[in-house]
Amino acid sequence: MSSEQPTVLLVEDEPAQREVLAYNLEAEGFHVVRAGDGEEAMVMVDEETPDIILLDWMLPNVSGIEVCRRLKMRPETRNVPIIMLSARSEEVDRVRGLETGADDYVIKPYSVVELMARVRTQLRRVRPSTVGIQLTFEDIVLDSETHRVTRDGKPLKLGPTEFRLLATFMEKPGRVWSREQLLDRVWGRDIYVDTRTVDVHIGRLRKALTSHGGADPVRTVRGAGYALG
Amino acid sequence: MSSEQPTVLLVEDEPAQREVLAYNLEAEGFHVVRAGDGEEAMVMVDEETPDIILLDWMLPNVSGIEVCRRLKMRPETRNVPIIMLSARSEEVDRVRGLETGADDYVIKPYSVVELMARVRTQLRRVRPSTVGIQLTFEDIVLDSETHRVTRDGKPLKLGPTEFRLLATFMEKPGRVWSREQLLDRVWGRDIYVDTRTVDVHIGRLRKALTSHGGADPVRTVRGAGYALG
DNA sequence: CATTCGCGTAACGAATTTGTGACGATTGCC
DNA sequence: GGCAATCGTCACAAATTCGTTACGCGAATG
Repeated sequence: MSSEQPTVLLVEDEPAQREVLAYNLEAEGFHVVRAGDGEEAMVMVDEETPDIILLDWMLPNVSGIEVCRRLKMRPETRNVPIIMLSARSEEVDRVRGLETGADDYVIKPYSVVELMARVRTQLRRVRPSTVGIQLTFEDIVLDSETHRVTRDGKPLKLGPTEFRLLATFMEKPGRVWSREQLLDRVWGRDIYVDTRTVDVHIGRLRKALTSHGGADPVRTVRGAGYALG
Repeated sequence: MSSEQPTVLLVEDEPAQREVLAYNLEAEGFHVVRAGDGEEAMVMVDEETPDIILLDWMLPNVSGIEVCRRLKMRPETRNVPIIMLSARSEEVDRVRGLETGADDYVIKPYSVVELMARVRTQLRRVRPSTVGIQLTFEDIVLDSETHRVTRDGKPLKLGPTEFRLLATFMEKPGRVWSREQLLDRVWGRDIYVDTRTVDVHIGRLRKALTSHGGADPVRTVRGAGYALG
């Protein structure tokens, strides 16, 4: 984590979604500035000079796609990364979103871990020093850019879900995550999955982590959840 | 104040709304204390020392706005965040609500998710930081994030119930908790368990705390309950 | 089109935790 | 010192919680 706090402009008209996202972003150490529509967004860009913008596709007044277009036309805001958010039903065309200049494109519902990873990826493009690429815990190294994990130098084979699970753990080694929290972060927000599914994936993660020997670094906290170390 | 399970005082006269909200708050891991009117609210503030207050605007006896004003005048309750809830028709003036000292203001009908996010935001404002919440009493250290407890540096092995019990004690060292209050807080609201069960778990907690030597820090208050120190 | 891969669920056994009743010890009060 | 109420502790059965395996399904891959 950097000592500086990158500013994220979050443009989303639905208060519920906005607040949830803001909560997660702040938990990740970002400074969050909110905007409820496109007009407000344009004002906040000038007032707050955000490092990155999360932009909902559908917005009152000025649509997200229009905001994006305008910002990418102005020299002073051209280099600010924009990640477009879109509901599945609005999945009209990803191509058009990127054509207007958006740097990335995420379809709801998204996994928080994934979105955070994308935010960091975009930020790294602009402010290389402020965002860490690799997470380390003991002899485990996780590279969020290449999606590779090694233990004691030897590469591990993880499925996508196990990867996100491990990434979540490694963000805060020692912290205990409840099954519900993990479902929220690793799987996605409004997804219906049995909490016991977490157990199975924890098992798979453990198997992968110990496949080349070494102690099991995943700690079970009875009645509470799981943690790394 | 509390760190393991923040206490929310929910002041709402409409039972249906109150219970729905309480259900959601409890699902989020909060401990909920209910009040049906302003008078009751003032009493509960002193008895339960909540970490945050959700306050309906319109209330019998003493109105929400008046409760807010009074609480913000008293030094010992000034820093407790208050979120005002108001029906759309009562949307008289948001300004006046914030003027009386409320920290946030939500208009019904609200999204539960949004309200939860705001509750967390307010709580984070008051809590020192989002990381490493440790409680300390003498040589006992309890970390609610990692769920680890040590005494004199040596790790202790506690069951889930003993952990919650100790966390409750350590939130307010010296405070005497009745068996009923402990059942409420540690076990849960609508649970039918003999009050003597508390005794057994106190015993188990004592055994764990003294397993590596050291004096028993749990004090029995005959006829009243238990306390730490 | 065939195959592989990853995912979610159910199920079963193992391990831990929990609540209760019983009984002895302690306390406060007269 | 007696006596009743309250508390501490023990053992044990019941209930929860967790780890693991097997399996069907759908999507991605070749």
